[in-house]
Amino acid sequence: MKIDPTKNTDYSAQIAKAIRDAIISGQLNVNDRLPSEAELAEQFEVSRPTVREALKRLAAQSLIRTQRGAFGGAFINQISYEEAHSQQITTSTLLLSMTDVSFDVACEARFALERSCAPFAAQRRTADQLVTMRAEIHRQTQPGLSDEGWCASDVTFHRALVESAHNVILSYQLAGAVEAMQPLMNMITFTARNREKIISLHTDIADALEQRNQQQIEHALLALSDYTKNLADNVFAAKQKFKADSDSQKSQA
Amino acid sequence: MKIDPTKNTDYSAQIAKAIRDAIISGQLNVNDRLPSEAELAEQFEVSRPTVREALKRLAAQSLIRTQRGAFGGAFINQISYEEAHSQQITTSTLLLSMTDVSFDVACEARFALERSCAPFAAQRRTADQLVTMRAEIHRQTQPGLSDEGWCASDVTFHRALVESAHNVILSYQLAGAVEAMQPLMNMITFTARNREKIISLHTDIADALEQRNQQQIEHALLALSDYTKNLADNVFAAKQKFKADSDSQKSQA
DNA sequence: GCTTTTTTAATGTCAGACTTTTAATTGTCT
DNA sequence: AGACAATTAAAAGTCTGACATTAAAAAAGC
Repeated sequence: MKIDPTKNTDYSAQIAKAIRDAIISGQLNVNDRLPSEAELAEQFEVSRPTVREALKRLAAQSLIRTQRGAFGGAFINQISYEEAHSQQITTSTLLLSMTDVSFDVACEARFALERSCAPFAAQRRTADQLVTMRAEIHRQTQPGLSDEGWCASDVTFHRALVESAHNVILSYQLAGAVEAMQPLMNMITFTARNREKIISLHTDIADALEQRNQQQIEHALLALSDYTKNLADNVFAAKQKFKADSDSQKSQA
Repeated sequence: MKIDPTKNTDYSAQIAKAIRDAIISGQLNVNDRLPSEAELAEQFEVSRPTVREALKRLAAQSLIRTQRGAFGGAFINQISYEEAHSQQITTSTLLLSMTDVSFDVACEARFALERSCAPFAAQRRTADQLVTMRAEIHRQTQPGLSDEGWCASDVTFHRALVESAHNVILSYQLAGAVEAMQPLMNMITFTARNREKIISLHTDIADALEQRNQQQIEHALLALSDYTKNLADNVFAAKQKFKADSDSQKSQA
């Protein structure tokens, strides 16, 4: 592993890349210990702070963990579902908040992804998931439920649906996608807050799952998707109208 | 923004978290400039190297970009699809390579996710995507095609299918999931290399897409999924047998 | 043999200097 | 006045060397 002084990127970035590649390609295995910072500095012919910056980059991606003290050092980290998951959510959330993606597109994607678990959910759902979903539906009917509580319940409900497919990879990917879009979704359901309709759609989903009816699950999800899109359209139309009104007021002044 | 000296985590990690939270919560906007490293060091009451380690952590997540020179500094980065995408792939790939997930589960998830674009693909596919897919199928029939070439072509083919849904969010999520699983998939198709069958299944997919037949797309994808799972079972059975043989040899020695 | 102390090897942090890059400013010439 | 060149300053990037803190291993003491 060497670095190229002629390249115009940081040494620390190059070193991080070299180590990252070694990890991904399997040259370094889980729980292997990297050489000490001083040794790495010697190997790469840079100073220790530079090596440290490289290691921090890797730590930020959960690729390594460090331990102080004698026989400590940097170790290749076995990334957990939780870590991977939270990273996915961070990047996806950021991407969504920063790029100008239309709500319709996001909504469509969200429910399309969720629908992909329908065949397995119908086959493999257990009582656990149904209990969770029914409980969340019940919570959603409580009149005193705050907006935050509603959203949390919504997430739990949909997560239970995804979990009922009993496929860890699917759960991981879907939970990440769904959670990342939650802020966008909340923006809509907060303003419109037509809870009864959503609860009835949730009930349809739970019923379909209970009956192990794949088509019906997909159908109910589609209905929820359409309803959400519709809500959004109304919200945006209202905003547009409000904007137009205040604009005309301005031009009168 | 302050840091807590009593906490047992690094200062650099705490500082990174503080800034990251400020970005995610929207206190800092895209293209805003952070204070200079020296100023941050003063604000957080730590040294410049410590601040730098924090900034490198953020840079590793593409949250900031840095620019040298006068009026340079660290700026909040507008994360692009490409960056987000490559990060997703890195973490997912790592997760898959490190955790003991059965091939069946991964395979099922991969094709289930891909299937979720079927309804939109059927509606919205354009000539572009069909041309790409046909071209890749043709490339796959070439007898001289290397294993690497085959895999690259496979990725391009499936990416075109996903793109035909014309939904950026779906593309982003699916491409990430599909690409992350590619190494696992390659492991199988490399060993078994029954190319004719896969080509015929690819042709089925392209045909169904051309006819805008959603059901048929889903059906063809399911067939590909089943075939791949089958291949994998055979490969693993062969490995098992090989292992058993060599074990019995060992016990004889 | 068990507990306590010491040693040691590592990361974490700091201070201060120097180098390089880059943009704004100033100066000069046409 | 406008175009080009030299200067300057601010910032990241890098290095050196030191000290603090941790934690495991080794040694000492009982």
